[in-house]
Amino acid sequence: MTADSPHIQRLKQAGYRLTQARLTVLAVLEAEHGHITSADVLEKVERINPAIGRASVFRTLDLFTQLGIIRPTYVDTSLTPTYVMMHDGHHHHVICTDCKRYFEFDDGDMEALTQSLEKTLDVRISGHLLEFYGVCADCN
Amino acid sequence: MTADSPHIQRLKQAGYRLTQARLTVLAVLEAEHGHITSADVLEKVERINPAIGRASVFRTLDLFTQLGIIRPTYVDTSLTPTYVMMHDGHHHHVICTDCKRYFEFDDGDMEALTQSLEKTLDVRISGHLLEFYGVCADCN
DNA sequence: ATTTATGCAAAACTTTTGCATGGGA
DNA sequence: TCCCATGCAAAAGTTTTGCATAAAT
Repeated sequence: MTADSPHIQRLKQAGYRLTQARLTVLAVLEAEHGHITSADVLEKVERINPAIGRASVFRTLDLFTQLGIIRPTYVDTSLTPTYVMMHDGHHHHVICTDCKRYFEFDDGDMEALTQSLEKTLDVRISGHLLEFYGVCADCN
Repeated sequence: MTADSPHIQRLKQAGYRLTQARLTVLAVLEAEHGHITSADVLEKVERINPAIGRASVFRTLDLFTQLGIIRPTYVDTSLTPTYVMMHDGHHHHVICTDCKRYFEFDDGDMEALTQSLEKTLDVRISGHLLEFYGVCADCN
């Protein structure tokens, strides 16, 4: 975790305290490049600092989700969500429906679509998650 | 539920039996236009036919997900997923991050992006889920 | 007739809550 | 110092499993 992570600034600015639980969860998320299940977050946080309780981890994941830093998704089939990091409000990946591996990719022409939606639906859009489903080369 | 639902054809073709549990879950999903939590599916199925067990409902939701008929998402904040129907493999909606209402919308130019990805990543894409997050007019 | 799928009930997990206490600003 | 956030442990839910039985083909 870099001390000057933009997310840390974000927390500070929003008036949230920089607690061990929050900093540790953020560090774990960033170390995983933001593809990680809640169970894995729990395990890794526990390993880094056993003094941090489970409840705080869940509370932190909820907070980060509310702030738009991460987003829960159903990448694998278990009952635990996979959290992905939302850089600048968006995240793109292709998930192999067979092996569940994922492949991230850059923006397409989301900008035009976003603006069109804001006008049509009269909403203010802050971000999006675009998931493609398919079968990867290895599984084909 | 229409007897000749394309999904019913799909099940038959794939060799799955058309059981009460499956037909009832499908009917519930279609009645809700495919935005429904697992808890709601359980409740509505129970009301329609109390003889159908919870386990079968979950097994059916899993099966439908595997077949690409539906897709679990985190629309609301509870621990139950919201299932959306994947018509022709895709689904688009904007979710208000405040009130959690959703607004469906039609295809943008996903076709070009899809084809580009298939070439670049060497995957075979069967569908996608695109979720925009933002604040709706009422909540603004 | 053959299997596949089911219902039931219990087990396994995951997430949430209440409350006294500790730690950040 | 103040009060937000935490840890703990129990509670609340949700989903899964094993197995005998029913029902779809």
